[in-house]
Amino acid sequence: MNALAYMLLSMLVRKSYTGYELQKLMELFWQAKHSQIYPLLAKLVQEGLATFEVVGQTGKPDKKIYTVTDQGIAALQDWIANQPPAAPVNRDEFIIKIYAIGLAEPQTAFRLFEDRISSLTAALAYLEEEIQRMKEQYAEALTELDSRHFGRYLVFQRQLQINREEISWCRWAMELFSRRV
Amino acid sequence: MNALAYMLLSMLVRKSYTGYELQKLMELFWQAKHSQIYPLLAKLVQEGLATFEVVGQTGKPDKKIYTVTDQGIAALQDWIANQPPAAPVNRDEFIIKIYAIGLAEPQTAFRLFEDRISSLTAALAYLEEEIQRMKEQYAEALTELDSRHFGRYLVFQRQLQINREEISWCRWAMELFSRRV
DNA sequence: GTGCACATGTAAACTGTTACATGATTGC
DNA sequence: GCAATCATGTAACAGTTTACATGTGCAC
Repeated sequence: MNALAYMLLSMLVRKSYTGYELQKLMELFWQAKHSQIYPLLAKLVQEGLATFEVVGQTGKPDKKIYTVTDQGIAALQDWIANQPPAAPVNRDEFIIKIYAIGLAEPQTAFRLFEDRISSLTAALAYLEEEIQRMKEQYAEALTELDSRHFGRYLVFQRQLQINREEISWCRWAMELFSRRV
Repeated sequence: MNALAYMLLSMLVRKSYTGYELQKLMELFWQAKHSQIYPLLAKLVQEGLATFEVVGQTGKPDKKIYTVTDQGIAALQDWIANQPPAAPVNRDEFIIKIYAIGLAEPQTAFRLFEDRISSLTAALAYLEEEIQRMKEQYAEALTELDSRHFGRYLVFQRQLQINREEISWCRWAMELFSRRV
């Protein structure tokens, strides 16, 4: 069982999903291709940590809706409590480019920051929307430690604040050098 | 040439380093083990993007100090300007655990946040120290777009702000549930 | 005398990406 | 017509981690 497997189980605790949906919903927090997710889901079923139900569809391929089992929840709880989390891995090519920005033309630097701001802004819109939805749907229950939605709310709030911070950093950086071009 | 290769070249632009030093210095921005770095440095030399000089030491193993070549700088400039940066990859087991925190005991949750705060605080101290050093050493030259230190300064400032933001998020989250335990 | 910092390297195992494969529906 | 969305899966390849390998000096 690797970290991705626990990510999948974590998402299935809140709600049952297809592999396809899991990929989309994880994207902001853990990036994985479907070619990695589908075989892993099969393995979770094989190990008794999840089950699935086939739902036939007309005009679309059949889908498999996965549900976490009690054993899956127990495995997840054990991992959360007893395995110290591995150091975070951040791999962001944009950061490398900024690190060496002294070698680039001013317009290249500008374009890099502009593109970054636009992808951060898109993510921000999604995060704000989802947080709003959570608040409406779950109200005070959201901030209860044992709520099935509390963790997701925390993680979304964190990402929201980090993205806002990075946007303001982009603007600060752009101003720093726009005064010198 | 992969992203790690460009990361190595980026660092060598500012100063010549050994593989051992490169790993330590990259750690906050791009995580790689020495087993990945050493063979890649050899490959950079083979392709003419870097050179190295062996320095014998007494009581310690000999070291190889790598220097980027003009060709290496050109390759890096081309990559920065012409290859759109890949989407960032973030893989953080702590986030998975927080996502599913509703399944954990309160003291498990507390411990997770405390450990997170302490590693963020340690990183923060290092970032503040380095930024202070940069300001003292390079003064105004730091914020000039073509300075060899500007990019590093930007990247350190970004990480500083993100870490501060995450620490305050941790405290906010801990307060949210400490009132309910 | 035990563990850590310095310093480099290879091999095996695991994780993750790209490409191949299929097929209907909807919007531009 | 062409691309995108839905939906799953496998195979080959690239990237990353863990383990094996070596050796001195220094601090506790």
